[in-house]
Amino acid sequence: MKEQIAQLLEKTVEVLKQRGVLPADAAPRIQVDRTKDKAHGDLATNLAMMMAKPARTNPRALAEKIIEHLVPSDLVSRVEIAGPGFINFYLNPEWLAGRIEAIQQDPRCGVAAVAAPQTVVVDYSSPNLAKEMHVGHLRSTIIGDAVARTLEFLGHNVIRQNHVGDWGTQFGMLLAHMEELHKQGGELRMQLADLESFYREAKGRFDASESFAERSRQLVVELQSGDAYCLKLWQEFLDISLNHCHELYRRLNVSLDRSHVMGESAYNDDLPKVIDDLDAAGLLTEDQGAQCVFSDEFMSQDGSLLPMIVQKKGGGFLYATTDLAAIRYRQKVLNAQRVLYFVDIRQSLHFRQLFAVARKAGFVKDDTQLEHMAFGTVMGDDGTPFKTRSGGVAKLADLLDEAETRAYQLVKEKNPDMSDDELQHISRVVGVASVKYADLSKNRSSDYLFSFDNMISFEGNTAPYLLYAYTRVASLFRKAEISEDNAGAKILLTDEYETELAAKIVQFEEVVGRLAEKGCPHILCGYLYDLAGQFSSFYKNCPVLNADDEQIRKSRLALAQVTARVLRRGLSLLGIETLERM
RNA sequence: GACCCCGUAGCUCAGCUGGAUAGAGCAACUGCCUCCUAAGCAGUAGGUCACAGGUUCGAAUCCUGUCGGGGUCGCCA
Repeated sequence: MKEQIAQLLEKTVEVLKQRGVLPADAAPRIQVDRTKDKAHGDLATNLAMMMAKPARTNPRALAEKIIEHLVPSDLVSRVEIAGPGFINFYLNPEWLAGRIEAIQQDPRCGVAAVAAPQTVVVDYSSPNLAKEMHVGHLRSTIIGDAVARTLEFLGHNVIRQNHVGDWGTQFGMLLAHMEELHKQGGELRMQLADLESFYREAKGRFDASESFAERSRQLVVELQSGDAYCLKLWQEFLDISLNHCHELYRRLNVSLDRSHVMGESAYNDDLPKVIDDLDAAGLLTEDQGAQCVFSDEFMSQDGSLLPMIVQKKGGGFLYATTDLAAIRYRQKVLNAQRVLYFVDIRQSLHFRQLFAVARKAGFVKDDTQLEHMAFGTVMGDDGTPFKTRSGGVAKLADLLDEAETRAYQLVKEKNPDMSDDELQHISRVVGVASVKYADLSKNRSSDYLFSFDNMISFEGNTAPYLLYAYTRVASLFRKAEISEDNAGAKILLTDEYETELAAKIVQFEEVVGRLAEKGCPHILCGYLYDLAGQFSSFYKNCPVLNADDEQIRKSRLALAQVTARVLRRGLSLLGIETLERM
């Protein structure tokens, strides 16, 4: 609706230009906002205030001219001038009712597919396979997944890339440890069931034994030179580690599968070529034996330049080299028009350099969008990065276990007679949803405080509140003994609760669009919370099944149905399942 | 030292491209279950938007400076 009103205003601006009210070269950035206060209508524009000066008049006088020449539309029922020169629009309830009727028939909940689909590469999750996934991987994994799902829903060609850490010196000690265990005839799969302790043991051996450390370094060299024995050990390790990851993805309802894995090692053969091409482009400078790219964009005030090191003095490559190879692959092979990196904010300098160098080297086209979708750190109560009670790194799997246990206790408290199977199912969904939603609902770029108490409190802007709102609709339909599909009806907006709910439903499209543009799922979370709140008010104040009038009963049932569908669709874009009862 | 980010109610967080009286939830206090799930609804109270200037008809939002917190900065990723 913002969009439609902006279009009306645009046409009006043209008319006013022809009439000489506005200067012919005026090209105002038309802004339409939702009002905070109902007294100011539903939508407002500041156009008259912006253009008063160029039009050599005062805002209110210009506002009158704008209204006078406003192209008629059935979208608005009333237009008013208010305050210093705002133009307030009141939505036409009949138009609103018509929109809801349309959305009712629309499996996409009123969200049109984009006119110009893009090929979007989404780089997310990207765990280090040497270790087990921990709390630090949570944000990239679920925020990236929500954005990928949303872009896909909008009709973009989404290519997921799980840029796993499957290469590097640490694999030397892991392979050496595997080798020792093999020789001892140990059951390797069992040992690797707990990757975290396997890594600790290997590290322990590395630090304690010089001969083990020597063997580790040797294995790295052999691995890099493509030794068959080393490669076999390495692949065995990766396979087990990847299985761990995908078990977690399944549990988290994350849409990544093995086909999305494109690890660091995949670019190995391309790394020397990257250096050659940087050299050919005249970007390479040798400094203290290392190959660097300098650029005046990364100069501090004292004139010193920040290098991006792409090759170590020993000839080895770095993550910068791999990232350059990856960015080129995404452009040349995947034909990306937009590349999104869901990576910790602490790497923002790295990405600024990476993007700048990639452009200079011609690895990406000028109009390819490169965006570092940075996120902040998950913090504990003490204001430092989140740790377990014992001070160790919190494994993702343990975190989910605890969330599910807490959810189980609460659900059981509320439903003492429920079967254990159902309790298990509900607490599993609620537990995972709570952890995910707590993260998704916070602004991506800032740090946030991890608190089980807050996320499973079942109050406020939490997953349980949204899931509960959804189950209330499901319950209505059970009581009404009709399936949700049969709710098609004429929509009658007879009071403010119905109107408010309808107005909120209609905003879904715009919200999904903003999420896709900014890569910020918290925008959708905030919307769904508002929607659920609006529904709860409606539910409390407007009898649905007990409505006096049959037409109103049908209309309200339909409103409830559309609300539920938007909730379910919205949650599914966030990668969160819904429940029929809880 | 340089660069980047942050500072909003006691706590956790929103606040869009500058817009009208800065919003939610928790905690505190009031009401509401003969009524479709009270995991709910309705309400009260709580603010010098770190501070000081500036731009603007209008600033939490943009600019400059100060203070406070965090992060990053040539061979880890």
